[in-house]
Amino acid sequence: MQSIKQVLSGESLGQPVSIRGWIYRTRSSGGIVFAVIRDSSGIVQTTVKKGDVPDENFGPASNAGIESAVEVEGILAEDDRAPGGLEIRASSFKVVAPSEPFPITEYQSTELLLDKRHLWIRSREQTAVTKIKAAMLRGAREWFHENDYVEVTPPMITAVAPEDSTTLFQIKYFDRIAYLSQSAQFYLESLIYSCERVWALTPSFRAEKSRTPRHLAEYWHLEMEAAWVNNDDNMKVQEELVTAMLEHAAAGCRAELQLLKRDPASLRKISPPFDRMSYAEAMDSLQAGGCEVSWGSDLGAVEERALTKERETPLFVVNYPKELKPFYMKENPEDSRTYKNSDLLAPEGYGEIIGGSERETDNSLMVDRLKEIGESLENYQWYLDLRKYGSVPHSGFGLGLERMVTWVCRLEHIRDATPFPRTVARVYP
RNA sequence: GCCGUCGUAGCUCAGUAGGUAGAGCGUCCGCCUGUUAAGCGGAAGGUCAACGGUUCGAGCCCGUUCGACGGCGCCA
Repeated sequence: MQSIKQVLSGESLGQPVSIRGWIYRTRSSGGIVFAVIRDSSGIVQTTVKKGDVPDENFGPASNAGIESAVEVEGILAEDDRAPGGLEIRASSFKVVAPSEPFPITEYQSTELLLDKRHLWIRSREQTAVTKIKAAMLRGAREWFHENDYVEVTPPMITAVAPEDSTTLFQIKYFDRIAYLSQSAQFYLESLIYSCERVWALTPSFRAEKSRTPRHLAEYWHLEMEAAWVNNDDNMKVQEELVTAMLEHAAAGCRAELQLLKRDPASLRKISPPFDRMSYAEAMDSLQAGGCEVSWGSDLGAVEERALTKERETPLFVVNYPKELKPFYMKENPEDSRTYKNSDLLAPEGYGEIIGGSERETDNSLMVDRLKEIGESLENYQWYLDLRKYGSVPHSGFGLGLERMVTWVCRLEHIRDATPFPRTVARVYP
C-alpha cells in the first residue's frame, strides 16, 4: 500500500502500485470508468476497464459515487490525458464502502459548507489549512523547546469575573458560577517565579457577539511569559517565534501553501527584526493618509488595514495610550501617557495577531489602577500576591493562532482556520 | 449591540406588470472503452422559511417572527 504522494513521485512507473482512499471525482463511459482517488496526501486518476478487473469489481466501480471508500491495485502509467500526467490502470478496484450522494457538490454556499462542516473538512483546501496549522504549531513548539521555555498547562475554568464580564462565558461549577478562560496570562505569570520562561497553548473563549472575519468565540491561544525580559526582548521573542512558525510551514507544506495560492517564498523572506512604529507615529501616518483619528483612537479594522495593506512583512505598533490597554501593563518611562507594550500586525491587511507587553511589577501602582477602573480588589488578590514575593521584571504576549493561520493561508474568514469554528451563530456541528 | 442583504427542487439559482412554478447540476433508468464541469435519451423530485393581512386570485404587495450571511464596534 502506498500513499498517493508516493505514487505521484513516479518512482514506480510501469510497476504495480496499490492505494486506498476516497473517490474524489468519477465518470463512467460504459466499459471504462475514470475515478480520481483522494487520500490524505493527494489525488490521482485511476482507470477501470471492463475485462481488466475481475467482473465482480466492475459494476460497483462504475456505480460508486463521490466519497466512496476504495482500494485500488494497478500499473502506474504515464498518460497525457490523465490530470497530472499519471494514472493507475486498475487490475483490481474494490469498493470498501459506497457513499450516499455527497451533499457538497460543485455548487456551494457558505451556509451549506458550514452546515456540512463535518464533511467539508475533507476538502483539499481545508486539509491544506489543517496541515499548515500543524506545521506552524510544530515550529512554535520546537522554538520554545530550543530556547528553554517550559510548556505549562493552565486551567481553562476560572473564578475571576472582572466588572466588565460580558465577554466571559459563564458556566455552572458545582454549586457556584465560574467562567471559561479568555487568557492564561495570570497563570503563566505565576509560573515564571519557578520556571522563569513558560508558554502554553490553550483554548480561549470570548462571549462577545462579534460578527467579523477576524473573531471566533473559541480559538487557540499561544501565550508566553518570561522573567527578566523587558518589552524590547519580548518583541524579539515574538519575531523569532513567528519566523520559526513561518519557516516550518514554508518548508513542510509547500504543496499545501501553493494550493491556497500562498507563495512559500513570501513567508521565507520574513525575518527578524520586524519593522517598529510607535502608536504616535501610526496616528500621524493614518492622519496623513486621510483617516479621521486622533490621540486616543483605537486601531480598528479600517486603521489596521490601512497600516498593513501594502506591507509584505509584519509590523510592531508600540507604546499605546494607557486608556486603550489593560491595567497590568508597565508604564513607559519615556512617555507616561503610554505603556511598554506592542501589538504585532500581520501584513497584507490581515491585522493584529499578537498583543504583548512588559508587566507592571509594583503592587501599589497596580492597586491604584484597579481602583481607578472600578475593579474589586478581591478578585485580584492572588494575582496581586505575585508582586509581594520577589516581584521581578517580566513580559509576555498572546498570539491568536487562527488569526495567524488566516494570514499565512490567505483566508477570507477566520472560521476556515479551524475545523469546527465556534461563532455567535454556530456551535454545530 | 448597531447597519445591511437574503430565505423558491437534494445543491446553485431564475421567476419579468400579482393569474396556480422553471433551468443547470445531482439522483434514478437506458446507451457509450479515454473522461477532464464528459456526452446523448428518458424519469422522479417543490405545503415558494413560518404565521397573519390586502386581493376574485400572492413566490411576487404589507406586517410579524425565525434562520442565515455580509459589514462595524470590541479584541487575539
